Amino acid sequence: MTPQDNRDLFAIADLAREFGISTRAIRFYEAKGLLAPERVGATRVFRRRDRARLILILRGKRLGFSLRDISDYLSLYDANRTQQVSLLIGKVDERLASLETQLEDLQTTISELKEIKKLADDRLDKAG
Amino acid sequence: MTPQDNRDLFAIADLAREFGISTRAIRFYEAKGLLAPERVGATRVFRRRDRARLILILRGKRLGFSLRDISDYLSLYDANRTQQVSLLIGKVDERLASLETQLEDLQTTISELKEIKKLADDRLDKAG
DNA sequence: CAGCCGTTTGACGCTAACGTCAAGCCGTGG
DNA sequence: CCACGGCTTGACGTTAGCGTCAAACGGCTG
Repeated sequence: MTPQDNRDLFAIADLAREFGISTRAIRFYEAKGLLAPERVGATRVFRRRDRARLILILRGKRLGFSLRDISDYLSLYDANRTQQVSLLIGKVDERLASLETQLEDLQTTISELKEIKKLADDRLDKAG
Repeated sequence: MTPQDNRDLFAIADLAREFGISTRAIRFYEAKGLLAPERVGATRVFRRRDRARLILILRGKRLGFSLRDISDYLSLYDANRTQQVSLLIGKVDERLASLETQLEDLQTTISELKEIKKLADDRLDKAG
């Protein structure tokens, strides 16, 4: 069992294993300011909050965003506790717009692929 | 007026301008086999078909795919006229699965952002 | 005490997707 | 004729996002 038996503390390798990424990647995200685990001596110790951020990071990556974009995105969560609320709203609107474009692109692509598949399936049937 | 007055032939700069990309990028896509314009002498001449492929390429990029992925994707369209139909079906299924995952990611993200925005808006109201 | 793991910080390497010259060819207008 | 804009290939530069050592430290375990 790792650091503690309760699930509040994680070693870097725990998270790497859990999410199928490298420890190098995690350190890289920290270097880019996307994560800020605590330290015990020099060793990184991750809490649930860090783990939650990592999940957001990975989802952002699956969506094709750069780490820089993801960094901004994460700051939206943090910023909600700060003063710059109206600035935040602008950022969120921008991002929503681009995501909705992406959503349309995606839906178009998916239906095109389904169409292609249908054509292909038909040809298979004819061939027997 | 460029090459011809009817809209079947395009110069590289025409397409670059139309889609807001560089001519360098277009040449790069050709080098990677994503485009195969005709030549008149050494000069590239693009037809509607090439332009259609370029549109697909750019949509693929907006969706965060690599040129390599996009190349495979384009081959799905071409392959539909070939023999390897069942192999094609497998490819399409794979891609559909990953796109649908991406769609879910996207919907989750969008609703989270809307939630953040609502919180932020509320705070603005209170502040007056 | 000696290994051995897991961890750390550099530092260099690598691929993708172009940007950015450079040097040269071609056709047209003044 | 010659400048000029647009086209070509070639080569090198650049950024992002890690991979891959290397060298060193700290803590458990036999």
